[in-house]
Amino acid sequence: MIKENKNDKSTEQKILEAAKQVFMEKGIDGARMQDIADKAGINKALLHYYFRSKEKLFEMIFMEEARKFLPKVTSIMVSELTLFEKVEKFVGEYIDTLLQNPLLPIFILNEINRNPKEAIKKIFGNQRPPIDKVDELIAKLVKKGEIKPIKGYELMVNMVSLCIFPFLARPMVQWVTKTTDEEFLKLMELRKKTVVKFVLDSIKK
Amino acid sequence: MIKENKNDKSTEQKILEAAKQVFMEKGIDGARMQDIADKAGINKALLHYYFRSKEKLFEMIFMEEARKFLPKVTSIMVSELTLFEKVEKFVGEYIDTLLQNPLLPIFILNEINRNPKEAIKKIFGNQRPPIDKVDELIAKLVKKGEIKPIKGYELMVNMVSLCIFPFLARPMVQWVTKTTDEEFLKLMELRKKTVVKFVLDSIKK
DNA sequence: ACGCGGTTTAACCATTTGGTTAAACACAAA
DNA sequence: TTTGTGTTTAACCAAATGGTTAAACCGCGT
Repeated sequence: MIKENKNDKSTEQKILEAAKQVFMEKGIDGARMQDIADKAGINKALLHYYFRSKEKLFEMIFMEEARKFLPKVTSIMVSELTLFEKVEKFVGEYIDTLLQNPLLPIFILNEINRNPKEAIKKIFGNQRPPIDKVDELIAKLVKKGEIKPIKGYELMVNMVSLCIFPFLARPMVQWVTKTTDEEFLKLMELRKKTVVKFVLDSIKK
Repeated sequence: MIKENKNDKSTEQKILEAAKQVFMEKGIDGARMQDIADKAGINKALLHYYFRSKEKLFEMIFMEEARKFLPKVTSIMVSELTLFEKVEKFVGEYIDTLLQNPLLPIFILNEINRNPKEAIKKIFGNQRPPIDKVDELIAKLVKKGEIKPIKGYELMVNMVSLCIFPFLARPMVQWVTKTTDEEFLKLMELRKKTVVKFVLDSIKK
């Protein structure tokens, strides 16, 4: 039988959590297996007993995090909501995700930079986001005179940019705005509304 | 006397260029001194003859690049232009800078993440961008009924986000939009206009 | 009591890597 | 010619690091 655990968390779980932290903070090249073992409260031998190599361990973590990075774009964009509602839902859910995973963006973008082909495959599978659908949706609303024309991909890129960037540049943003960690998070909380407003004000006619 | 050069570029220059490339692509942890020496067309001994350590070399490169990262925000924002002109100039010049230094954002953000205090000092000196001035400027225009209210820092963050993010996520953007390198650069060229429009449409009344 | 899988200890290994050193060389200026 | 600086060659070093191994330990279920 599998020895479930004498402690609260299983060892595997402790390792994964430690690895996630270390990889997110230092990147794969800066991370040390010893640090991960320490943070997990075990030793290097056991660490390798669970995950044969650094690469494999990183792989696991990346797979786990990759899914979070791509929000339910597709499901939201293909839903029956109006465009305005979609923007609101998209931004809200995305910033919520980032509030719970502040280091996710730099982690993912670094891996995309290091290993674009593989990383992108892991994030998207082989399904490109449905920008055509977005284009169609926009076209309709333009015809109805409700919004100004804008390319679908551009609307998407802009939304994502506005959501993610502050987290990427967090230390800079905090320095410029003289905010504490707590205040920064509050700002991002507010930002859920202001970004939606910013985007909608921009495209509304 | 200093032996100026038998070749076209001085050895120091060749090293700096090689180091820049390697550090930008691999990050400080992923970079190998040997790679830098190879790319510069010299050997490791000479590399260390010029720059005592990896840290020192990285320092040099970072200093050089840090200045580019912060566009002439201050000078533009304090200038006599109208807000609209400022936005246009800011975005235009920033994207131009990025077109010539596509890896600059990920390079700088990684260092900010690794070493926030020092990195920020090197980028900003001790001068925070004049967001107060921006707030004042906005307040005036709001009173005149020309624009909707928005916090100065938020306008700035939004502009910077929209400019930088596509370069950070370049492989993703290219995959989603099915564009070649050349086409991507053209998109960014166009983006100079569309971002300005996006921002101005958002704040104009 | 036994056996087995998780776990520790601790030594060990091979490789990579940043960095050093010393000798020889090339070449231009003095 | 001499001298000094830039440059190469090539060996070398020490530390860090990913990874392995073997022995012993511990606790649980049978």
